[in-house]
Amino acid sequence: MSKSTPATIEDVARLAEVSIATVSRAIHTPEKVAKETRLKVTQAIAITGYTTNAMARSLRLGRSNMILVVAPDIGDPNFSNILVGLENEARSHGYGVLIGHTQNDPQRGLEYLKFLNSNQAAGMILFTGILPFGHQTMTARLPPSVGVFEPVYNGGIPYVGVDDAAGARKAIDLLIAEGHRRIAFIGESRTRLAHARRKAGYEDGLSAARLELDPRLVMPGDGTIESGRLAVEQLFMRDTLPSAFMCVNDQTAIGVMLALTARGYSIPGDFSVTGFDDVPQASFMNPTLTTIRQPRTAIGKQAMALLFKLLQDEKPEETEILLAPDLVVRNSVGGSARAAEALTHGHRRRHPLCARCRADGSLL
Amino acid sequence: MSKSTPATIEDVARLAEVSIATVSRAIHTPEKVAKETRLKVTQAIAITGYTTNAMARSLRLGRSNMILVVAPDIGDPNFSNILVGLENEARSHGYGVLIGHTQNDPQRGLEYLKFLNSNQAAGMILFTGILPFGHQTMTARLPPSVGVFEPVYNGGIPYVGVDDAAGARKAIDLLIAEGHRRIAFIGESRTRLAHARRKAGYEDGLSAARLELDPRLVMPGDGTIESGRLAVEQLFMRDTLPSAFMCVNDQTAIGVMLALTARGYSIPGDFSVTGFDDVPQASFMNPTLTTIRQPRTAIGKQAMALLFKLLQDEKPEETEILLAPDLVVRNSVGGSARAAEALTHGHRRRHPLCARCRADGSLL
DNA sequence: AGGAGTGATGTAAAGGTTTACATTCACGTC
DNA sequence: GACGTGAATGTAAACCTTTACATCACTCCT
Repeated sequence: MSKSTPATIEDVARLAEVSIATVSRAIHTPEKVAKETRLKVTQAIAITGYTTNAMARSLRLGRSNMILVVAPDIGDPNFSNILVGLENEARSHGYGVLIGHTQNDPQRGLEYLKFLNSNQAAGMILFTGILPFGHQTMTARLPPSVGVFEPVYNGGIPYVGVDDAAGARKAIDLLIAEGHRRIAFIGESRTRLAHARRKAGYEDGLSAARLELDPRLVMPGDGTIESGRLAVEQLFMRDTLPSAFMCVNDQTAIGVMLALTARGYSIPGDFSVTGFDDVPQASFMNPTLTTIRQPRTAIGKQAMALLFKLLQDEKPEETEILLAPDLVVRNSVGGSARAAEALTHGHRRRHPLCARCRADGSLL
Repeated sequence: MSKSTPATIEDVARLAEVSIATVSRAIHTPEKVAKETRLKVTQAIAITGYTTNAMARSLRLGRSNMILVVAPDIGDPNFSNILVGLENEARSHGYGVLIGHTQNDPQRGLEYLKFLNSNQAAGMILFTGILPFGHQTMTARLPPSVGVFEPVYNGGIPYVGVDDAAGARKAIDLLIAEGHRRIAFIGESRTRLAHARRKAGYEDGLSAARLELDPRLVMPGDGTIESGRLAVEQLFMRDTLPSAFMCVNDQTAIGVMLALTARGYSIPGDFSVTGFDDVPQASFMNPTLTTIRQPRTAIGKQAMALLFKLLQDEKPEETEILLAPDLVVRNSVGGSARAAEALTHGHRRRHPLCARCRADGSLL
């Protein structure tokens, strides 16, 4: 008969010949119950196979043991490893992880908001640069939340991620060390904080090397493959080209490389390219991509840990935790002292769209 | 004052001047409530911003609105898109998706079992070939479950996935059409059902073309990159090589290609390779990988739909739903009529480990 | 010896919902 | 005009915990 319906605390109490209050105490505050009684209860639990009914517990406590993780796109290659870190840490606290993807649709964001309002989640992890709900006044109702991977634009929400500026700095330092002087930054954005920070690293690197920033080499982009492609096309339209492309992320770098190879250029022979993130594909591309590694699992773990601090009402001392990025050197960056010198117009081969090339046909 | 604490059904009832029972009915069985009353309730809900407390509801109903998705590895490239399909379908039924990854550790599997026993999940999706819990007798207690991507070995659990045999058949038919006669199968496994089915497709294809299966060309493997690498090394040890490698999945194919290129062979010039799954990397490799595409999002969607059928106590008419696979032709397969004919020993270049090559040094 | 203090346990309320059962009312039928 | 029928609504129990408060039995102090 105990098979059909799960054992309740009452079954345990009856078997251990104590009251249900004692059973509850034996579980949650064992020090308040006599050793002997504790033993009886433990045995009764083992016999009945009792597990606390999480629903009843959450109802009573007014707080669930779930954390909602919201991402615009679950398929994002950066997402899964962060999720691993999040899940591990949550589970070690006895919490479960609920996932939601908004596909950047505010309507869907609102549906998840309902999850929160109905007490189904005690806290929230945001894997997105902006709050996924339209501008509801409900902001006041938001449970403790932590942003990961990209700072949350609307502010006020603590954030755990990589040190974007430091990472970008490592990339540009490498390019400069390899002899590059004309380095483009692909993927400027006013609304994406991570982009802005990476660009800051780019600027720092240039000025540390006493190189002047050529604003014509700074291209906007939203971090998609397409944006990388587009940036290259536009640079080719104009009459100067860089010898290296520092991309705001790996997706952008993929787009840049596709555009360059489509035009018949070789990497790193003709141009060097760097990315940011170290997505799984980075080591399978041709050439393999030199990039900045995100400590993804660590980000997830720390973000969840911070969230638990918030849940315990501890005001966090820091509102932002920045992890150290690593430079991963692969094959998309070449020593280009020669390339840089051989260049006249900023590119190496003659190409039809460049006005100067057409003017003097001399360039190979 | 309604700000501090979420509105309850009682607040709504008071405002609408009805009993809480009527409010509940107005929400869940509106046809049982007079039109006029229904209107009053609807307005009261809008004013108070009431949302049903999911905890209380689940407690009362004895069933939650969560589905647990268990995977050995969240980071699996196949996982994320399936998850998208699962999540979309679940949410459209008002259910949330809870995720767990076991890392193939039965201990962790058991922790999730507790989730189930405590009524936190109404059903389960298994993204794994074997039940993630040790051999507990608890099997009887398992909630409605559906396997995805790989049939569940322990049996009895309905399954939604791609038609492995048909997919494999498409791959081998392509290879045969391209002129290959000696085709290896890399990744045989006794415990993994998906592997067995793909091998069955391989066998069918061979016999349909009246080709004899050479058992020396069937290599075991667990579907990892390393297993692909190892298989190639072992084939090189022996004195016959295939002209094409049909791999049980993309990971294996990656391993095979790495091993072949490390030995200086070109693909598809010297050897052809096919994969299975069409993981995201497949289109970024060099050469890009010809493979079989998994309809991942569709698998997720249909699996979740099937699970909801089970939850509604409908005995499912079919215990297995197989989706049609697509062949994705890329660059890792070459017309190898010439290669096949030029071969003496089954490989094209002379290589030091082959006894025959060493014996007659003639082969280029 | 009486009482304060302490430690262990029990009693009962509360948390928000759903729903079986009871009640009320209006209507139509004989 | 009494009564059965059916629709609309209300009452109250049940789901399973947690915990404030009450109770009880000690020990120790004065």
